[in-house]
Amino acid sequence: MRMSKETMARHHDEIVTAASRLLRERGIEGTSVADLMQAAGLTHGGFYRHFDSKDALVAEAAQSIYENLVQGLATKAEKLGEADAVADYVEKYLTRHHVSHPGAGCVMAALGVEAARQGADVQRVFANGTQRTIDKLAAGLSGTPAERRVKAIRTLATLVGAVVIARAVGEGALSEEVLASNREALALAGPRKR
Amino acid sequence: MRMSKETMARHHDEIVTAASRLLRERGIEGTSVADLMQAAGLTHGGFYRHFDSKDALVAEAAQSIYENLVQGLATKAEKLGEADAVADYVEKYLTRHHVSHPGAGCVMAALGVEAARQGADVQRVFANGTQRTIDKLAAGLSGTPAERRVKAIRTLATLVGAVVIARAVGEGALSEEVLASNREALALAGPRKR
DNA sequence: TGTACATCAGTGAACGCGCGTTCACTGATGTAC
DNA sequence: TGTACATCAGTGAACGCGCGTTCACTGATGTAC
Repeated sequence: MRMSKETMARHHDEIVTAASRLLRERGIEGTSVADLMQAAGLTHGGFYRHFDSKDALVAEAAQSIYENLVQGLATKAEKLGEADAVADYVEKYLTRHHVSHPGAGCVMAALGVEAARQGADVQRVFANGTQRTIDKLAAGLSGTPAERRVKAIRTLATLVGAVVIARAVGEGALSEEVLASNREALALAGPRKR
Repeated sequence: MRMSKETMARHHDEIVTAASRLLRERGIEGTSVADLMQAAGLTHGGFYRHFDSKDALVAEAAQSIYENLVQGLATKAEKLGEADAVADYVEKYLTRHHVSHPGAGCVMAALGVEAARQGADVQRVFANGTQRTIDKLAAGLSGTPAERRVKAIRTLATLVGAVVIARAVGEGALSEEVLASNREALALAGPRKR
């Protein structure tokens, strides 16, 4: 039966939220529309009242994840200041917890490789989101604007690479070593509070 | 009809070679057994005379890619010395050519994320391959053995992250900037010949 | 070395299955009067 | 404000399709004598 506008908006959010987690956990191809709708507490047939295609949902979910990330960094910066917000982000990024919980983690580390094979819409979301992530990271680093930007890009590359490798090799000593080695590298690069 | 042992061995190699390229280009889930066998010039039915399952092929193909990588680094080190072999590897890694030709590129950047969702066999291949890659990189860096190892791990993370990001954002200024910023970062980290 | 025959690599049809997407249907919602 | 009705969100069966895997079959290879 027909739902109220409020209910429909809530369902839409619930689908996007479920997708945000499932896509990062299982990948784009590994997540079916039926799985997704079930996770949102609905049946698969209604999916197309909300999205033109699975691809459109992927773009919207990625966009939503980036909004949350940038928003989260901004909120943290208000409390701790830009530098410590970035230091905090980096610290939490390079943890076993992040490595073993991709569903709530970095969208670039989880979906970046698959995004490269998706349509232009999805790639645009990643380009825009990456641009904004770099800006937020740069705000917390030191140097001239150009230096801060370059530092931010290098930091992001190190973070993403470390987590991709730590996940690929499976849990164990090597995985921990990859995290620890890169934690040290980035701890030295920026200002710290402890 | 039955093939000679030599023919069968050749076919086996051709399947693994085709898989090495296709898996890196299209991902594991994006590569079907039929596609693969066609690329090797065979029909899909014969696949199971060579491999127990698609998973077993993925593990063997990843293993083969790592063998070639380590072998390639060793050969280059004989010609140029360890330091320049690593500098050369890093330089070629962070190029537009590598970014837009994943089929012949780094297996970690192309399949690492998906490998994390595969069985223990595939993860073991990645762990072992990563270990050996780190050893080869460390051999070309400076410092105590422990320092060299940490540097190698950081270098690898930066390389993998930079290429994952450069691919995810699509071709354009940001993608080039990510490559350039990390090229600079790593050019300063090791000895160079020019 | 030559012959008879068992082996098995490769073929292509077929298997069951899950996928993304469509559709007829239901009935509460939203709206025109 | 109340009523009649058009709209459409959600359901669940169904669509065609491609997937990984199996299988009966073919005939050259490899081997036992």
